[in-house]
Amino acid sequence: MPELPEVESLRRSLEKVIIGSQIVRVTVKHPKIVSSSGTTRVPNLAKVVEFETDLVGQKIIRLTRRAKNIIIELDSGNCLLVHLKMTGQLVFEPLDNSLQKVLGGHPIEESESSLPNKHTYIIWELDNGALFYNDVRQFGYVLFYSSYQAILDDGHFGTFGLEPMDEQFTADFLAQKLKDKKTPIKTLFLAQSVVVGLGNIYCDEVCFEAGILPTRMCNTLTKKETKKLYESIKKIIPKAIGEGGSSIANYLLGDGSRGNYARYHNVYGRKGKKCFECNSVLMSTVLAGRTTVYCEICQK
DNA sequence: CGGAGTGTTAGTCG
DNA sequence: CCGACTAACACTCC
Repeated sequence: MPELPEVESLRRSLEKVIIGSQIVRVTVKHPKIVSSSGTTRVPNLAKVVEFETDLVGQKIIRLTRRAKNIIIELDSGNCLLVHLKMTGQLVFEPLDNSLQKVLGGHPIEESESSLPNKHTYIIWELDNGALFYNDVRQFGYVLFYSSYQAILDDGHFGTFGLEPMDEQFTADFLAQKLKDKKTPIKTLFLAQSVVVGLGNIYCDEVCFEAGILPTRMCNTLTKKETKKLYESIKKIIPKAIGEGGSSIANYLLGDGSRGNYARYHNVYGRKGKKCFECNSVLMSTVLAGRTTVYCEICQK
């Protein structure tokens, strides 16, 4: 899935076109997408009915983000919680050309010309266009909640750490959280439990920027090293958002254009290639089940 | 054609 | 409670 910068980029693009839009009709083509967020999802038809009926007539008033989730807030207070996981995609197609088409998340070629298509699982017909939830691997979900508070009560954000741009996220906070953890630093970042938003790409990029091996055990990191990791997160995340998020060349920006951040990748996807800094061959290993690329010279 | 690999994370197991 | 592993699924690339 898109990581935090890609999700935030999509949120910003969608915000420009669907705030104030009224929902005219909703169609759920795959019950499990709206049934729950678990891995083993039992299609729940009651949820589908709720999803298709309760939304009609409501206006979208706000789009927010928490970690890699997008929350669509409606005028009744009801909320939709969208998680794109690995291959989810949101597309807004306007009724007329006074508005821009918005396409973000996983690239699905068919969605650029044909909507709905075989990967479309939810359609919201709006008074100014249509919004589509598409998902190739169907890991993602869109959940209906009666209120924002209901999302919190459900514990959905319960295990999340701080947003990287939250002012409470400080070098001291990070150091405090890491000092007793007996797990590789990348594994900890991927868990989202201390700071949210870093996925496989940005973990590797942050570690390279900081000069720290992703395999380093958290409890062996010095104060200075922790500070470097912190500064790398604070540098890379906003820069990636500024570049439209898009982490890999064919990730799509909110407006459907290709992202720019990939050009800044130092290690992700570069296993066996030469380090831009020292020219040595980049190594790779597996951490938390994920391919991990690093430079054994530049990172200690 | 077979097998490996893919941007996530919930659930399970030790 | 922690940490490690796997499953959910479709598709692409060797």
